[in-house]
Amino acid sequence: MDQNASGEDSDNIDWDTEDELEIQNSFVPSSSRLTNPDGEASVGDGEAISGTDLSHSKLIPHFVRMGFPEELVAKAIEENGEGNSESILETLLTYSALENSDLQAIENSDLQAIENSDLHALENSPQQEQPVDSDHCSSDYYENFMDDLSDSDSWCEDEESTESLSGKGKALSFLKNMGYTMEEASIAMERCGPDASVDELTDFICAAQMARAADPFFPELPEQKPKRKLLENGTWKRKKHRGYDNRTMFDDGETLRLPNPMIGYGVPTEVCPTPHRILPEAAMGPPYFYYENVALAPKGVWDTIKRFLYDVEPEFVDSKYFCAAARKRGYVHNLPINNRFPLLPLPPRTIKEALPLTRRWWPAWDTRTKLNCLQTCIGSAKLTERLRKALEDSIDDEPAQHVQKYVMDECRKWNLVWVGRNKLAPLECDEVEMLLGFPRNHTRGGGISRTDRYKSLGNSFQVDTVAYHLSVLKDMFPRGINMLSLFSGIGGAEVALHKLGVPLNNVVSVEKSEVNRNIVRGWWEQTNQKGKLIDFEDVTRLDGDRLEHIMNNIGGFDLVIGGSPCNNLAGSNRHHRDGLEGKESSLFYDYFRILDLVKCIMAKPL
DNA sequence: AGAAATATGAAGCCGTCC
DNA sequence: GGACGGCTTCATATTTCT
Repeated sequence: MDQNASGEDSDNIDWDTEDELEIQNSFVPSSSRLTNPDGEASVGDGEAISGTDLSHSKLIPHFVRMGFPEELVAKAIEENGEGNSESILETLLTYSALENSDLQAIENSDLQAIENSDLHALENSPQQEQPVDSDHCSSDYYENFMDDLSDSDSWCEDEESTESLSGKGKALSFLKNMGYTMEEASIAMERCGPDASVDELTDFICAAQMARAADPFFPELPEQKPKRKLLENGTWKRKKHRGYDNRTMFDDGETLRLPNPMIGYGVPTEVCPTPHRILPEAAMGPPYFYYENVALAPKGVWDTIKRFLYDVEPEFVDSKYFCAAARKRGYVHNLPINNRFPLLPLPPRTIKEALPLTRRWWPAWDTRTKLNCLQTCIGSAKLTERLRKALEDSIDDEPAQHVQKYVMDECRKWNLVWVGRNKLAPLECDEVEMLLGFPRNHTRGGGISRTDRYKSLGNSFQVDTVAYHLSVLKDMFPRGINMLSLFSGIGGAEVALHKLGVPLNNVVSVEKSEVNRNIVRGWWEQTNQKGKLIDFEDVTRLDGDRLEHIMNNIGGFDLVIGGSPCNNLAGSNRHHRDGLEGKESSLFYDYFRILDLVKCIMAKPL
């Protein structure tokens, strides 16, 4: 597969040999969802329907399922003929663009209310009159319950915004009245702490119920380090390498294995078999979701993540197949995996191509072609000074073996590059930006310190890798998407979609760090985004009421994306590698909670 | 006070060898 | 199979500097 970096415009990329429009079984476009309640959504990988295969009788329902009115579809078919579904689609999109201008005006006024942190304005909007359906989703249950318990709180970080249950007995009583067992309630309180709100407690119980439903052996709300014991059990040990498989593999049907090579369902630069997978029914959207975290997490972590995220196999990919730096990550998503395409031009994939100025000083005995994972900290000046002295002490041109070994160990550990004779240095911020696929100076200025730039970048997506996975959205959502971006960081998902040419209609971004929010906001304005960016600080305070308010106003989410904190999973953490129950990494459960809420809300009949 | 600099291993994978 | 060694890892705590 020859991917020359000749094309500048991603619109022109065509990975298909046939030039026919391939229409995935797609979700109902968000903007038309409100007017088309019975649009059945399904995610069918490899189930692309070729335009030429559609008979006339199938054409109409096909486009109707995409959210277009039947009359318009019939008219468009009449104008373009049955054989050219691409022209039909274009005609339909033109019609819809004209029709939607009024709706957009209404949506924008409500979005302004959200941005102004004014819930009351939202509550008075007509969309709020929709009846709340009470199905069997426990999330809905507690949302309705909350309506009776507390007033709607404001969007900002208000100390009193979330009901806090003071007395333990009071909380237990509440939860018992909600239908939970005393055991569930007390475990949740122990786990969530004495100051936990009803939201947090019910979220935790809901998550635990989901996990137990999926796995009868799910431990009863594990203690601090539940998996360590399992590791000592021989049955958890891994078998010998079984050779390459493009899917994640299991050992004894228990522990997830990492693929070797780590290319997931395929990468643009490697020849790999045509991927195929069948998603569990519970994973099918809407919305599409995309979750990311470090691949090399403590044992058992990915099994738990998989169980919560509807039993979808994680896709493990190393970004070294996309750029000059390694980044081993796991992605759990329900996106189609056929007909992906990469951002062009393809980034340089060797150190010397990415950093050509280092080529002159690079000794032959440093055989690295790829950098290791870009992390949040850089090597110190003291270290590079020690290395320089060790190198200069060498009498010959070529340093002694033990010196080479010492230097190379430090180079690999700290991602040092050659910037002069015997001179090694850590990467500059803008070099990290480039390697990760961000625009130059993306994290520069606006009051951010150099230390924080490294930290924010080290915690980010590799844009090209994520864009490759998200590229399938481009044809499905030509009019753009509504996105819920959790743990947005410096906006890796937003940048990836923008580079792909997927219009961002409404982006709800949740990010704790103020400097990161400022970076995304700045990027949003500099790139002249036409849509709305709504940002929030605390993911734990994003509850069902708030989500429903937003979704009613923007028409639901097409994509829920996010990589939850890896602090307690990453191997670099020498102090608190506590696993998924760690202080920061347990926010994964909020990703699941919110995704599940969005699924529930979108599944409601309107 | 905030930014910058610095020191601080272990978990767990993989390949090799016997 | 298992012992062994090589290798990699979205970081934290503390001290020093400005």
